[in-house]
Amino acid sequence: MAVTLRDVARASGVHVSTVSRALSTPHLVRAETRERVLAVAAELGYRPNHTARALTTGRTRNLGLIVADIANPFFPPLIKAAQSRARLHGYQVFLADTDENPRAEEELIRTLGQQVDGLVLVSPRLSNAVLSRTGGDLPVVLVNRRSRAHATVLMDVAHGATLAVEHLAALGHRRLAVATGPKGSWTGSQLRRAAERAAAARGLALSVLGPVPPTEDGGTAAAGDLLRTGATGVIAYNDLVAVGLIEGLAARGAGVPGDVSVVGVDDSATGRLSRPRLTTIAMPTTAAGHAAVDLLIQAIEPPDGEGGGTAGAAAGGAAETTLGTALIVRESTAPLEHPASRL
Amino acid sequence: MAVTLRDVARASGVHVSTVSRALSTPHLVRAETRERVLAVAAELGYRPNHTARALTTGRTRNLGLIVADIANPFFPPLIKAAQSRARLHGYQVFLADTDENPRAEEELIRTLGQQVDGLVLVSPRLSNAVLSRTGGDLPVVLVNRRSRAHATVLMDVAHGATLAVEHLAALGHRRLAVATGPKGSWTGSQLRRAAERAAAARGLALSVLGPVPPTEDGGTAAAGDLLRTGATGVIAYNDLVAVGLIEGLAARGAGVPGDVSVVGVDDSATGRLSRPRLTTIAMPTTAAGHAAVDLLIQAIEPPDGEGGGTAGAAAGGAAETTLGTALIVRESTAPLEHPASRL
DNA sequence: CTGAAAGCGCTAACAG
DNA sequence: CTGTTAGCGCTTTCAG
Repeated sequence: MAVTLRDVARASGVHVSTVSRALSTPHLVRAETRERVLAVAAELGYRPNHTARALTTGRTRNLGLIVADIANPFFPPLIKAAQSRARLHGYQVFLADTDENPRAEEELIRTLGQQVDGLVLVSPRLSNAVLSRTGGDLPVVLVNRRSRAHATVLMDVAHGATLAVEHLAALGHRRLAVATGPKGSWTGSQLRRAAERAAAARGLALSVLGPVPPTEDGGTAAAGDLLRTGATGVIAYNDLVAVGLIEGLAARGAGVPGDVSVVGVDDSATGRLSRPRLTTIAMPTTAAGHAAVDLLIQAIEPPDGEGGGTAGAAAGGAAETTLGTALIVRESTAPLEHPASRL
Repeated sequence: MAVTLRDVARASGVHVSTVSRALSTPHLVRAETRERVLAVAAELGYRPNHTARALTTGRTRNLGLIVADIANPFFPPLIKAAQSRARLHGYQVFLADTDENPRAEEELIRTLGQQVDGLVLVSPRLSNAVLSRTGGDLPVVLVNRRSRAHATVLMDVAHGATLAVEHLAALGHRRLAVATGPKGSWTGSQLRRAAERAAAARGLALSVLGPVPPTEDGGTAAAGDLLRTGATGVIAYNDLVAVGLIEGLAARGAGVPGDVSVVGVDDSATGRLSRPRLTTIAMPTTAAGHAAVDLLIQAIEPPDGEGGGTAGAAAGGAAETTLGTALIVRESTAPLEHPASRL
């Protein structure tokens, strides 16, 4: 069996509680005693039992991070950022993947929720109503979802969408399309709305495609619909969809950017590696990972003189951070060719 | 506060232990009582406290999965497979990322190890010696690492490498190279050895490059070295390195597959999406994820009439499963052009 | 500064 | 079949 506090206590001739203090609150123990205890603990190879500690303190020093799909290149940078930031504060991150399934998401919030001090939900697919019901009283930070009940980190995809429409307009495109993502995606609706507004402001036509599954296959399957709209410029829900779209267009004899200009969202590794190189709206994923963890830890460890308020919610409502986006122009967008030269 | 067993007991007029039984071992409780208790529990919204349960039983129903780098497209399919398989058995998977850092790996094995019933280590970078010292008595399954101490799932990359050399030889290439991966990678050394053997058997020259960081940048940086060897065919440690190599070669004016043929390893999404489409050794990642979890759960829950043996180790040594690989020929390999036409 | 005692929420013998 | 009794390993009052 593993060595416990009692073993250390026995071996160093003090009481268990003294050992506990020497380990957890060293300043409450006389230097001499402390050093002896620590030495014995080290010698015996004592490792505190995480579960027991969690049971008494109610804290786990774990954070949960729930994402829709780890295979989606949008997530890894955010995950890594969250992990490194958490480690900095002495927290361990538990990652879980919902497979884009709201039911799995709900289940995970419950299961994971019990073993962590707080949860970061990235691009949740659950409705706000279900979210707040499911969360219990656990501190929760939402990424790319607005909610009054929880602290929130938003990426300003609307601004990116506006830039994309302007870019396409400047290239001479008059008929645009936007491929929206899965139901429940805040990013998707932001994207659509901003694109609609920007297109309307410039008198451009805008067709809405979707909901499209946020994968390459989803994009490929949507290529037919896209061509039917007659759009020559399209903004895809994310880079994966954009790449799939390009594939699907090629299969139908339409070239990118020759016949259709395609803009992705994310600036993911996939978009950088695919050919033609993808023009895309860069999302601040790393910054978001950092911000989300900072916010969460703030909620978990009240900054000091906090009243007895609800977890994380400051007086004026939950914190909300909005991070900027940018348009990265690469090779998948080009000036509209003369109508005559199409097909 | 959350509702506990005692609350349910009180409200249903039975003892705590009866409630516990009704929940955990229903067949030990009279139907009537059970139903009443269950009804009350449901009504009160009782949720068992995971931590407390773990403390008494010593089991968490959690599995740990440690990978080198979630951003590497090799891992996601394996992770997803492991997760779905685990869920099937009522286990939850905790995923952690070592960032290719052996120290972080060691730390994670310890931290994560305390909160799970078993660990799957995918492509560990730690030496076997350190691994077995660090693991404690926790059931551990290794993927792509051979060890007498632990159950193991291997991918037959050596076979794939042989096929790749044959393929390159058939295309007329006489000078080959292999880019090996990070130190401590079992896959990398298998790849190198098999390539050396296959090349020698056919009288082909083979240069060894590396260690190369297992990323796109690593590949790009290695392009110069590759050209210096004069090889016209190369097998890269993985798809990421292959893609980077292609990039780096292009920057130096060498075309793929015109001047150099490149073979990757993994058959990852990245390799499928990059252009030219990558010829690659397909790794059985999904199967490996399933197999690893199956093996692990077997070690955690002894199949019944198991003696009092060490965790997971059957009489004749630890289990070892080897999964097959295949060569997928796409566009990054082509017949050797006449020397005159090069450069 | 240190020891004693209580208890976190649950399971697991052991009686009845 | 159900109640009683002990803890799991740790932290945390409360005394002294």
